[in-house]
Amino acid sequence: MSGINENNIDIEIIKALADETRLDILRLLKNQEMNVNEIAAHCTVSRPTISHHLQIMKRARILVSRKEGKEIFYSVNGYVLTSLAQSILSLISF
Amino acid sequence: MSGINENNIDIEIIKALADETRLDILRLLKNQEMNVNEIAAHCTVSRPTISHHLQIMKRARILVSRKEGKEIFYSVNGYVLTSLAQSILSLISF
DNA sequence: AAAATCTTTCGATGAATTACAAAAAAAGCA
DNA sequence: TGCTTTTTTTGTAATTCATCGAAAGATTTT
Repeated sequence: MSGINENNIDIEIIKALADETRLDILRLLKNQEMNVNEIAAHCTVSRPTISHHLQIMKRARILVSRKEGKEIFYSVNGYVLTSLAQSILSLISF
Repeated sequence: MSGINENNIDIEIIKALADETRLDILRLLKNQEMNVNEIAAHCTVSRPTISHHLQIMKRARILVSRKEGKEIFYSVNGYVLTSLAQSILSLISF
């Protein structure tokens, strides 16, 4: 049983996307990495709340982080989103 | 501003997918339409709960329904899922 | 009209989620 | 060593969500 039609939808990844604030963050990170402060400057919610959302997306592997001195830069893991898109398409009959 | 890169992710659709029971229902409906009773026979949750989940997915336009006598048959709207997959890919930088 | 069948709505409850302020942790700089 | 900056963790309040049994709505059959 390989290849076609596995439907491995990872519910943790979908749940991590099912929040407006987290989608906003993803849109911010589309073309550039940012740290929590930069992200918070563009959002309406508090810095701790942003940090919380970042952890959720990191745990779901939607984001990856890179530490540079005292700063932590976040960026999008395109592979995970590509796989998710595939899984969603696999819900449709051929 | 057309075509490329609109990122119209509809959060209602994502939220409608972010539940294990609803994903189970979608997998059941992949190749055949079913009514609530048939779906409930394959799930562990109660009929009213199934009905509730069906309404959520119908409101999000993931499902469509067809009434035949006293029965209502549900099936997957592939177009909505295809659009969602596109939107998810649009979160990735080119 | 009444009964039977299929389905949804109502009302309640427990669990999960989001959000903030305040405190704590981690790392570099004076 | 203290001081500042960046970030996360904690504690708490408010909201949202999934679930069930019971009741109600809708349609066909008798």
